[in-house]
Amino acid sequence: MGATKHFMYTDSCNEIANIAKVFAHPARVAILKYISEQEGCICNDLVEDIGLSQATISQHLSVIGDAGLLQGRFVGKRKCYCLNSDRFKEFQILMNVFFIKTTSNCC
Amino acid sequence: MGATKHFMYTDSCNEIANIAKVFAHPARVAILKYISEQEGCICNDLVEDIGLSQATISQHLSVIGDAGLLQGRFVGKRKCYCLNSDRFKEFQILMNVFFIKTTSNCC
DNA sequence: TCGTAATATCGCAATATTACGATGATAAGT
DNA sequence: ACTTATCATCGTAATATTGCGATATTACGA
Repeated sequence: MGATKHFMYTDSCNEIANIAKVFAHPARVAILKYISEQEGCICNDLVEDIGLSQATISQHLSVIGDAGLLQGRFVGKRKCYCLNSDRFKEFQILMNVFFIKTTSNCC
Repeated sequence: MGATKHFMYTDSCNEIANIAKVFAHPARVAILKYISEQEGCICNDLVEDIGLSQATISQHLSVIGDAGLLQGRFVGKRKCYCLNSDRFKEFQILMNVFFIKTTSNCC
């Protein structure tokens, strides 16, 4: 009891839920915003900018990364993160398809 | 420890996270899909269609409702649910604004 | 080589979410 | 009045998420 029963849902529903989970924490939204606004790369500036511990930021980054939304590459001892914009667009399209399909109204 | 520190983030980040949370569970995505596909109203058909208990479905409905996404009205002993499409559009716009703003690429 | 900076990971505590049975409330039909 | 149907809520167990300190790991510069 207590665990989401993924097998009960269509792939489409599970996929949208997984995408949404990335955005479902304000720290991750803030990270994505920061990365995109800097245009260039970033590293541990996020720790200073956002104010969470380094361990926590790193954890959020890996959640975002697991969803395929980040590209990261080491430049010396620093790691440069940026958006995987192709994947980002896939996300956008999936969400929009869902939004467009849902337009009922009866009450 | 362990609780999301909402005060650390901008209103915008918190708002997007709150919206995303509605979609971050496949049952809620399935519910929204079902309601919109039926075009008309529904009630406890969701319990049969999705296969979760009535208590659980009701709980998910209230999460969706708290976000302002549902309109419900009792017709006798049955409750008719449908989408609040204005609010739904607001959601869509907020997500899209976020998506559009994030277009960096450096790696 | 040694110390330091940057990042990732482990382990744990605190909190949140998910799911369900039981119970309550309301309305319809008998 | 009694039963049944429909939905909400309460209480609770199971599980997941969040956050951080401590500890690796790797790369750089002195």
